[in-house]
Amino acid sequence: MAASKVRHAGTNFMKENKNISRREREKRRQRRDMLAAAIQLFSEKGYHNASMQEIAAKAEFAVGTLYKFFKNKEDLYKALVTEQADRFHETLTATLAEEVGEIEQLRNYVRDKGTVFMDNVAFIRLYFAETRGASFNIKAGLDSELRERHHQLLQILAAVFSKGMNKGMFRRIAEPYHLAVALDSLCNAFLSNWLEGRDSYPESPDIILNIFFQGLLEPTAP
Amino acid sequence: MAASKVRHAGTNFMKENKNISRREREKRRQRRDMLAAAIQLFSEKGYHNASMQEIAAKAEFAVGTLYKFFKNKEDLYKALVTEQADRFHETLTATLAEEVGEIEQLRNYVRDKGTVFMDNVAFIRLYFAETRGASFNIKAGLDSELRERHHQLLQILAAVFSKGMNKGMFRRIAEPYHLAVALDSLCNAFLSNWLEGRDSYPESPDIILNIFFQGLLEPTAP
DNA sequence: TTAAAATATGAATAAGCATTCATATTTTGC
DNA sequence: GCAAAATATGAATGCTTATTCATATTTTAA
Repeated sequence: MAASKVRHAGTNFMKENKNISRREREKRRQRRDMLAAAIQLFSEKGYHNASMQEIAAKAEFAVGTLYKFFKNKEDLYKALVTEQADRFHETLTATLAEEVGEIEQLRNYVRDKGTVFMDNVAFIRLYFAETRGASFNIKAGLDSELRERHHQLLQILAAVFSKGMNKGMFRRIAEPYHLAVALDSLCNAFLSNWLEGRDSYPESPDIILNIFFQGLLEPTAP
Repeated sequence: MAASKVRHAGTNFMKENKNISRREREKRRQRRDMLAAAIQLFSEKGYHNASMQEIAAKAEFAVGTLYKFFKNKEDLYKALVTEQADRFHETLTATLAEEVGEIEQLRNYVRDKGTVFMDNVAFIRLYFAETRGASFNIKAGLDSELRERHHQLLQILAAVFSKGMNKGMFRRIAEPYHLAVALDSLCNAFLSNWLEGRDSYPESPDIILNIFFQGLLEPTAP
């Protein structure tokens, strides 16, 4: 075909310009497809019960091809969890970066955490397992890496509480970091409830925030 | 031995009287030892990476003996998790059964949940994995059973909130069940923090309860 | 068009591990 | 003490599955 030479020239041109060649795009698509198949099977059947052959079949590749992209099963799993968690943390970090006042920031955090979770149900089980559950040795170091990232997010959240306190907007009822832990865990609890089909995740973040904001105890004396 | 007949007679006598024979006691000890070895290995290495041979070795029995006590690996795992969770829920149910006033009940719940967890660190990882994590198919039905039991405990906790509200002691800032979910998840979050070595679990339950009781927001106008 | 290079394939290999069962050891009842 | 009966043992079996690699297919570049 006459076009082939042209196409090739184009390819080189694009590479040099930090764009992506056709082949590169194809590779990424393949990788995406593999990860998509893997996330489904892992979250359905767990790490050990999902075989490489199954994953390959579901992604419509041969096993050998899987190994062209991922050194081994653990590597595949790590890539999966890490990339998803990244998207996760990026989203929520961006949410907290908006300077819209502390109360609004908290409201947005609760809302967006809900949204991200709902949009990635398949991944959530893995995520819970990784961040809270028995880390199960698969992947030495993976979970401490994830925990660390989670910790960083909580620190950003803690800063919001801290700032609100300095402004005299929030009372110092606990350490800012503890409040961050608390708010985040409230979201998790409600999301977990929602996952079990026990309840729906609150439409409005205020239902969760009220627990923080209102205080439970009836004021006793004026 | 002259004693043997006597012993045997005694055995029958005891059986009839719902007491335990020597052999029975021995059996239970063996079972306990097996479960103890299993819990260590499972919580260290996870279900799939702990082999029956290893468990047997650690408990100082032959594999075959393990199979005299448990139908198969899954059965062993189920027994383990179920029995531990039972102790768990019995303890906390008992705690909430004491009629010492709603505030004190909540305080006791937070305290005892902390204690029980600290005393069973090895099990906690499994527990978290079972109650929150990817249920991972091992043991179909196990996790829904555990979730159900957890749900029941939360309902008892919810009743405490409900009662406190009726007495005008608590404000109705959220559904009682939601408050139960929230308080329980706060405990989990702090315990999980403690597990990671990030922080110690609060000596006094009040640190956790304050988050509920005080309310974060500074009152704006009188 | 064509041959060399790159890539994809999946059958074959090897290792791990749950489970069984023929045999050895211990306990029981006399 | 002794021989059934009960119990414990761990080597052998069979199955699953991660990983490899010789071969087939596709792409590249002339």
